[in-house]
Amino acid sequence: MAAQSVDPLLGLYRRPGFMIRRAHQIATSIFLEEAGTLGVTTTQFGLLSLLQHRPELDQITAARLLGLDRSTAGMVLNSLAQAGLVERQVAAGDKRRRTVRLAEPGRDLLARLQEPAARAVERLLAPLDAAERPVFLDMLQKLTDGLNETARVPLLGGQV
Amino acid sequence: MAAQSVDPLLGLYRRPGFMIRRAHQIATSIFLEEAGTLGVTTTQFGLLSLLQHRPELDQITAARLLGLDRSTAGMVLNSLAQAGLVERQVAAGDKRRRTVRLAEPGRDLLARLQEPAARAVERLLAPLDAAERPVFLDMLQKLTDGLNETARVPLLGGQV
DNA sequence: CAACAACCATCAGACGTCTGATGATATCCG
DNA sequence: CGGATATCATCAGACGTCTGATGGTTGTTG
Repeated sequence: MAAQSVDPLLGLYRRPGFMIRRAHQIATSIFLEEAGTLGVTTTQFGLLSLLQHRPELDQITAARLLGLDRSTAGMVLNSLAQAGLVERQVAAGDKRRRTVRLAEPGRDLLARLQEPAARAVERLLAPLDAAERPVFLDMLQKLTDGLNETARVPLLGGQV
Repeated sequence: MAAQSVDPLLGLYRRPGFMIRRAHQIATSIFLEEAGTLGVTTTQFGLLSLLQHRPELDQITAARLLGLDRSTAGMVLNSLAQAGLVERQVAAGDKRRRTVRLAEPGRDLLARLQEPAARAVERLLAPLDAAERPVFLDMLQKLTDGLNETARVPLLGGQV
């Protein structure tokens, strides 16, 4: 009979949480590589992309649309503002809110990020063949959608 | 004709990197919830589990087996040591290395974590039906394995 | 043997992430 | 109108994550 070389570590490696963490780690580093000298992180890219589709958001709404914490969104937007990529101002009529919108440099940067972002997606999905990709993405979406309410920071969804 | 309500945000939400980040966020929070008062994070759990299967590791090897950065592993192991869950000592014969192994409290904690960890996995995969789960996990593994060398911190694998 | 290269642990610095607290503002309702 | 409640932004603190730098140790090699 074959040498029973079942490595007990495989049980750990096969844990979904472990693999998801690993996939996340790889995905962010691929994006960082592709973005290269542009020096943009995945979170910053997400925020910039969001503002492209939803100009004039307050920070809280932006956070909820991306599934980010209020503090996290505030911190990242702060650094984006310091870099001149977004502009913030107190909302007219509600002094609690700070309205955020893309500044011109942010719009330019976003345009230059389209190619790298597409390459990052391509590299990330490279191990899966063409038939598997939509299946994988569907399952991933099913999983995240199904657990949306479970998360402390549920996604707001398409509506605003 | 149907109202063409294609939300441009869906392009963002459909990005694999976005969904993976979301899945990771949900997975860690589910684990945290299930671990409850035991106060253990996924990374800590990973290190403790690793030490169960591989007693007597140095920090660098432990890091490589989990795909962690040397600094990260050192920091987490430091907090585990302060909590009395692991013991560290300078390796005999090589003063550069610090040997790590499970302390008795760590072993106990790990035992008490088995149930919560199993529940966390169950909750995480709940949105997928029984037939989909192995498919999803296989694809996830295929993706992470295929990109292992790409990652700045490649997994060492089962050997060692 | 002595210089150099490789390796380990740790620290400093940066970013993302979350919770909980605080202060300012709005809104609701008695 | 005015106090209780909601909400927003921000700060403090904690953890994980990475890179790059530093110091100590080992091993190799001229």
